[in-house]
Amino acid sequence: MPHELPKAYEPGAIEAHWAEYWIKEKLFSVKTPPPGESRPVFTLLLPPPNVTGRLHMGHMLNQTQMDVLVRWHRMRGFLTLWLPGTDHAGIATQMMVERQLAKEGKKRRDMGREAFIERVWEWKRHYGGAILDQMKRLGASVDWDREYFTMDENLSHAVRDVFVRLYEEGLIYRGKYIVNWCPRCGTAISDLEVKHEDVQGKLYEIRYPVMGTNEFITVATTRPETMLGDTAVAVNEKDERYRHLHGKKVLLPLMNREIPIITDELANPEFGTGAVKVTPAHDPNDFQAGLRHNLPQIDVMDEHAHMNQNAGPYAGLDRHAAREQVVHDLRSQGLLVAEKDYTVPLGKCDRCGTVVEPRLSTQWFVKIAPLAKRAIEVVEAGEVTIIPENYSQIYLNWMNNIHDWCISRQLWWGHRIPAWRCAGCNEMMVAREAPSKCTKCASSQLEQDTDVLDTWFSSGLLPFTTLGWPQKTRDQEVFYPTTLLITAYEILFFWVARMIMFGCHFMDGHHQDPALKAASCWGGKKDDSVPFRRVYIHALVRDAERQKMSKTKGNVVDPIEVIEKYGTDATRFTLAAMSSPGTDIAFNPSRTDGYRAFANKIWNAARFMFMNLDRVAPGFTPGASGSETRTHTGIAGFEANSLEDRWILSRFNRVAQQVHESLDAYRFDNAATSIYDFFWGEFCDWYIELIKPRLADGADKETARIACGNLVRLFEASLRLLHPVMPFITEEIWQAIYDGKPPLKSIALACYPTADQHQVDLQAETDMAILQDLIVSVRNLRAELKVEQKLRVPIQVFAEDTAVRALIEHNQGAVERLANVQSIEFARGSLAKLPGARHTARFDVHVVYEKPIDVLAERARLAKELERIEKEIANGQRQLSNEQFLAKAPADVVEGLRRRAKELEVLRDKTKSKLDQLK
RNA sequence: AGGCCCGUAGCUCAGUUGGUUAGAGCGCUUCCUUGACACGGAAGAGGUCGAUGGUUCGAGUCCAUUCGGGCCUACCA
Repeated sequence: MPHELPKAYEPGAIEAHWAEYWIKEKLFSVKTPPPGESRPVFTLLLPPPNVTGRLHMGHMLNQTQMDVLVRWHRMRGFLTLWLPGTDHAGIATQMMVERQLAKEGKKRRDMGREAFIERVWEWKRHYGGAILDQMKRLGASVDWDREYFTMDENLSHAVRDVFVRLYEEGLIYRGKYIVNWCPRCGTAISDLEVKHEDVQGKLYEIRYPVMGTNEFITVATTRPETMLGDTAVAVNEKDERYRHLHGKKVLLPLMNREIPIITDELANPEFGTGAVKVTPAHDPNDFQAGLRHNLPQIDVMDEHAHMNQNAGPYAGLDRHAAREQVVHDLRSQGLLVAEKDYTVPLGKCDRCGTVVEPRLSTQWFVKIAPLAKRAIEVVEAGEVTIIPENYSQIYLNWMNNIHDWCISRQLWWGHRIPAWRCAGCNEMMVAREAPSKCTKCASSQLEQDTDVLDTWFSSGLLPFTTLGWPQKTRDQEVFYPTTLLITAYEILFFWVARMIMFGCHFMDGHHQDPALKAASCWGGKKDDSVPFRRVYIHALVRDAERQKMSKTKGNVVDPIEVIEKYGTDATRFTLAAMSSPGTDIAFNPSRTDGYRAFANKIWNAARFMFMNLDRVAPGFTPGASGSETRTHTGIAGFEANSLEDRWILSRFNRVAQQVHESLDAYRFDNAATSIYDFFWGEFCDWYIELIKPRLADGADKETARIACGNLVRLFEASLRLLHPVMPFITEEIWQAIYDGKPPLKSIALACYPTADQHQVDLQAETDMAILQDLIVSVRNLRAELKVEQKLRVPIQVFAEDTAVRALIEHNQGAVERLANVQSIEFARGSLAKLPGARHTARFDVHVVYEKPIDVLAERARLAKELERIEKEIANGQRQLSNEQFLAKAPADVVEGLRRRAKELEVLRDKTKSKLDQLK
């Protein structure tokens, strides 16, 4: 049956089909292997996208890299598990649903907690799968049977368990502290969820009258409205200016409250006036100072950052209005000394951009130091490797300065904190399941804490909770620690650090199945509690102008649009090819356009192959890619008879080696470009052209059959080599090669090509390079002599080396065809001086064509060439006559330079004589 | 305040431990619709590697200084 491929490559049609096929056939589902499994294991946890999210370029890059590595490992025979899932994204999801409710004129509080949560679930069922659906379109080869959601019952159960354990170990505590508070979201947020931004503000200097004197003490502040909550003024003990005021009191303006002047290191004599107002309820430093001096904490704002009754006449104003009013009042009372321009670092809520308010409130915290200690050790000891390496320094730096983590959120959507308060005696009980009565007073009037946990608290547990923890499971023995985590720099602290802390803590004492650990080459690792062996931090995807993509700037590139325009394979290839370490990716669709052309090239090469296959060797299929041949290297069954056969086989094996080394080092860019250069620049541009005569109509049947067999085998192996990067087009053509009867369900299950050293043939590569050089020289001369494209011209060739001459003789037909040459005459002496001739160190070639050459242009070209040659000769001579160089440089470098020097001399003589000739 | 990254062809980027002639894609110029492919083929032009100094037999690569661009971390009002 003839193979029919449409003339032009249409990614849309084939991609949707195979994406669906892979899922339907459950090709990437992994059952828990029984004891005795001996394959190496590769486990990867998908960084769970938000249920609220849409796929963006960062995901696309991340998923491309993961899928490349996952498919690569799977094809290499690893037991490969890629675990997908989504994150409930507490604040973000709640915001989405509240916004939706607002359109219906409803409010969360009016609905009540239960009804609201039900509504969120409904929303989640409806929209929550967006990114995962998009992932399916990308061909991400995840195990869909193991898909998780952070609010699933089993994962929620694990979260409660973790909370209780940490509480019982004294690593979770509850207390009243200053936290970052978002007045819009109405919840506490962690340090990491605050984005700092330098904003042009004012530094206000305010006079406070010192009681019992006529003096004033002037304090400086950027937030005058908080003075309403001042409970002291601090000066530095060593500051002579204020020594006489120690122990005195000031009358707080506007509030007429007597507050003490205290001495505290909080006051820096170098800054402002050296005196600082102390507002323990509204500033973290002041809070600490307040504790040191036993100061009252007067909270002057409510949860929406409106002034409350403690703010006296200002009650009811929002914080911005209150500032204006306070400043106005101070000014009119003559107490405002100065307003200086000042750059203030303003903290904003990462989620909604509202200015964060440091707020005194009762929250739950994780005592982080003991957890951080282990997390630092495992990275320092290399139990977890962070790639690129400089990120581990950033990680350690952060870890060493870490603060306790506020984990409670005043939200409804999320894992509710498993703590109950007794209405009778106020006793706080933390338990896995709701207690029926108070452990202290036996009252049954118990209320569960209304707060939920930070979303990252649950995602930090995923490496083990997705594998069945807190049960001890076979899955954990096999798949934990996961092999690799690929993620964005932004969540190094949010997520990566927390997974390491939790993993080390809760999986302490865990051991991976020793046989599998050894098979996976992790035998040297001592610690199996870590959540992953390696972390690869990927680059940031920016727009073509290197701007960070953001919705507000409107420069967001939608990957789905790119995919629809150029195809998934081309988009994946772009991202892989641009994934070089250390640099962000400036995503430019023109690049993707180029890789779509690459896909088209592959497509048309396939059409060429099928055209010949159907004619020359109908029914032929390469039998060597099935699981039965997993161990073969190189290309099985390839009959390397001619130079081009030996050459391409050698090149293929070397490229396979390069790709292996590149992927092994996370050099997706090198892997992608190696394949690109091989397939287009060598396979299509040269090999296919060279074998055409053997396949042609009049050719010997047996020769044609062998050539065709080689072509198909080579093509099939190349598809396998490319498959991890371009899964769709490779699957389509691979399936077509087997004409509906493939040895495996998918190319994704075939084995990945590995290099066979016996198929590497350096002599063939050298010979081929000479031949290519000759052909390019002739083409070049033709262009210069303006020989009509179609006209076949005779050439003369001189080669001093008989081996070179023999090489050209043996491949005369190839030269004639590819350079459009009528005949080749072998000259007995140098042709270099002739007009219309070119020379290299190995041969001279002359195109016999009567049209005179452009003498001036030719002279200019030769002069330039001569200059370059002489410069290089001078360079080489300087080095070769330098004894230091001869003594210190490695032998192969010296040898190479000597060989080159000889060549250069030949070249110089030829070029010089020709130049003289043209005078 | 501290730390990190980048500066190579018009554009976007490679260039692994210093070693022979600094590469690719896109764009550009000229020619060609030849039976796989114009999303193609052939040939070509284009770079004193941000600047200065140093180490070295040898520097795009290492060191120092400097200029320009970006990012992150930080409780100094």
